[in-house]
Amino acid sequence: MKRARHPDPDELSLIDVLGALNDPIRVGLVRVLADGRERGWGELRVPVAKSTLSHHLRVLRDAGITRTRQEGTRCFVELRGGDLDARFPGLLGAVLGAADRDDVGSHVGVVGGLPEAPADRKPGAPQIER
Amino acid sequence: MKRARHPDPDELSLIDVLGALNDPIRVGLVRVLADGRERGWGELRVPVAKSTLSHHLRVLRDAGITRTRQEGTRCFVELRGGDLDARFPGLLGAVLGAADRDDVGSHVGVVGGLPEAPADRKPGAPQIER
DNA sequence: TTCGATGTTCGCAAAACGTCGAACAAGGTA
DNA sequence: TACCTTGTTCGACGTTTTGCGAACATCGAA
Repeated sequence: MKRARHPDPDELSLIDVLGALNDPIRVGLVRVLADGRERGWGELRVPVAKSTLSHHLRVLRDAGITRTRQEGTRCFVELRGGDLDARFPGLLGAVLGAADRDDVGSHVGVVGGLPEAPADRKPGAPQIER
Repeated sequence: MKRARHPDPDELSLIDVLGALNDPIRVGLVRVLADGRERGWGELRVPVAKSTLSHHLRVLRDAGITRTRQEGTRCFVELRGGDLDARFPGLLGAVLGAADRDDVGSHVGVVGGLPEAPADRKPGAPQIER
């Protein structure tokens, strides 16, 4: 596995970002990562083949929406909420809010539902990061 | 010319909206319409064939981003900013702000630059085009 | 009624996209 | 060493999107 390329914050392109978000599965992934926590690849539950999931994660990474870290043979994904918000203020939050309203990508999840979430999260409250 | 279908405000789909905005020309059109003024079809200056422009305007209309009004043989386009903001608060504004930063769709304009803007524009100020 | 202007619709072609399974690469483990 | 696990890459397939020009429909004007 090669180490993937992550675009610099000032390199992010709006069209790339919107293009990456133009897919229910990818929006679902972003929603899962919206709490700011890093997630393991294998932890993600998406109803597609793993090659397809790999593709979607690559699109998100190439657009600068997520960051991928590698550890041994497995890797972890994280939302680049700060970078995104610095370059396109409010965009991610608006999309996450809209995705919540529209329930986009709800078939994407993680093992065990919302693990390690100590129940201090209101269901409807979009949370940009951290 | 048939009268086109406009989706109801509560019918708007986030994926459709993001899909419609995932194109520099369409983002440019939205930017032109962002001031809330209605524009004539023929007033729009876009570097594509008219059949292609018709297509882009249809995508925007079908997504619920614009409204098209017909008057005799010509028609007028308008941004559905209110409807959009009611359903997806902040989304349009964030995209417009990001588009400004990224200068997306700057090759889209209207006849006479920014018409009816009474010469209070400094020559060096960034001008969308034409 | 005939003509011109204005958009829309209809093929058509090229490119991009989402999806899959198979093959592969790399790190852990036995 | 051989083997297993974890993701990525590759090639293929069908669908969608973008773009064009030509043909069409409709309205207003001559």
